Formats: sequence, structure tokens, C-alpha cells
Amino acid sequence: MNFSASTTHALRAMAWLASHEDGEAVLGRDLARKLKIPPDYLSKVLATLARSGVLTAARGAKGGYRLARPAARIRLWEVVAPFEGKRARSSCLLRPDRPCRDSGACSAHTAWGGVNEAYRKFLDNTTVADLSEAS
Amino acid sequence: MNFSASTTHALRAMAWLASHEDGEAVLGRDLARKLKIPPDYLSKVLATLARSGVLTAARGAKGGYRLARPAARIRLWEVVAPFEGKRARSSCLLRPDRPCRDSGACSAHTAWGGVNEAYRKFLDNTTVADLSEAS
DNA sequence: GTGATAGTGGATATGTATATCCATTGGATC
DNA sequence: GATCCAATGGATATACATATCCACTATCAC
Repeated sequence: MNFSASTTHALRAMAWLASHEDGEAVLGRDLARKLKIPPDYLSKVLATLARSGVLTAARGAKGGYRLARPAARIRLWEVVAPFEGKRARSSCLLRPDRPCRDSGACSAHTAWGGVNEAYRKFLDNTTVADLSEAS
Repeated sequence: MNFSASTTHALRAMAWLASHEDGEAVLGRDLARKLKIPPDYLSKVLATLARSGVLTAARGAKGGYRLARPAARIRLWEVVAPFEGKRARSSCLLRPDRPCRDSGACSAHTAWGGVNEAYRKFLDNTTVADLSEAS
């Protein structure tokens, strides 16, 4: 019931950008220092986020990262998806490798489906604006 | 929103034992063959489950594995806990490494807490008897 | 255009989960 | 107690996520 390190880095970076918007782009190394994340690792995470369209990256002097849209319009799902990949796809408790056929589903299946639904809805209905990182 | 391979193996093994109880102990290699799990890997998983008290292992001729209690009395949490370890501990979205202080919690925190609560309740209220593996 | 700056990407380590191999131990049966 | 059988445990291999290092490219400022 946790996200991977990459996903958490992504969420924290997005949260920080959201709470420090003032028109200025934020440098990757500043972000890394503030969030205490290895700079070279964070840069890969940010590149992934840029490719998937939730933030923009500008090179050269005066460059840096900023949110691609207002934070309230970026769903957590968009941030999480590129990193959680397959893991996030809900499926059978007992056979996560293949699609779950409901026929013959055990009684635990329904309850587990409910948990997955709550998870999916959370990622769908929560936006980056709902996150806030203190420092 | 998935369990690790070890956890899934554990759940499937427990489910199989629950639906094939007839007083006979089940051999590890038979279990591995039926569930198509690498035998030597499964044996480690089963050893862990035995140590944590949800199944009993008997050596020698006529040996094998069986549930330590009726399936309806084994909560999924007991099966999952030894493998999910830290990962299962709910915490901050943004700082999973340290305990979450509620003061200053972001608005996403409450919603995420609800998802975690659903997850915890599922593992607490569902038993091995609620699982069933077809073949 | 020249130089400085900042993101990009390739190659490479490290750690952990997953998987395999094989020798050893403990228990059942005779 | 001799023997067989099945779980146990140590050592090792593989895969992937995480992390680091460094060279390259794109952009801005002058």
C-alpha cells in the first residue's frame, strides 16, 4: 500500500512546484536540494513527467521546470501512471498476472474489488493542488 | 495496488490448502506443481508461513503442509504481513519513510487515509476461507 | 558566434526481490 | 538403528528498481 521511490519523488516534486508557483521556472538541482533527492535520479523522474505532459522542461540559461497546467487540473493518476505501470492495474488477488474473469470469482474478490475501486477513485479525483509539502 | 510475487504465492498456497482439506498433509512439490510455482521458491514462502504460525510443516515420510487452524479463522493479514512488511504500513503520500504527523496534513492526506483504511479492513475482515482457487 | 547554463541520455553501480541449486536435518516407517 | 523421505537452510544466480557518473545537446545572454 505504498508507492515506489520513483513515484514518491514524482509526487513530491509536483507538490513542491505547485506550492511555489510564481512564474519562475525551478531548477532541477534546486528541487533536488530542497526535497533531498539525488539530483541525477530526480532528473530522470522529471524527464519522464515532462514526456508524459504534466510538466514542461526548458533548457539553457533561465531554464528549469514548471507545471504544464494549473495544479488543480493535474490528476494524481497522471503523475503516478508512468511509474506504477502494470502494478497499478487492479486484478485478481490470486492471479495478478492475467485478467480476472468474474465468473467463478471467490467471495474475497468482491471485497478486493472495492479496495481497488477506492484506490482508483482517489487517484482520479485528487489533484496536485490537493498536495502540499511544508518546506 | 498489487501484492509482491511472494505474497501472491502465499495467498494462492493458503487458498489451495483451504479448498483441499481432507486430513492429509500436502507435499510442497505437489503444491508447487498444482500452482505452477517454482518448488524451491515456494518452499521458502511456506517456511515463512509456518514460522509465522498460519500453517504447520511436518518433515519426513507422510510429511507435508497443512493449515494451522480452520481457514475461516486465518485472516489474510496474517498471511500477507510477513511478506509485505514495511510496505503495508500506511503513511504519508509524500513521506512514506517517516511517520505522518497529522498536523499540517494536506487535503489529499485524508482521502489517502481512507484508501488505506479500506485496505487494512479488507485484510482484517477477510479470511482464507473466503479465497478459492479453481484448479 | 561565443560561452555559460541547464536539461537529456548512455553507461554503469548498488540493493532488493525473485528464483535456483544442493547439502543437511529431522521425522516416519520398518 | 537403518533407511527413506520431505522440509530446511545456505550459497548462488537473475531481474529490476534505484542511484550515480559523465558526456552531449539545446537554449539564453552577451
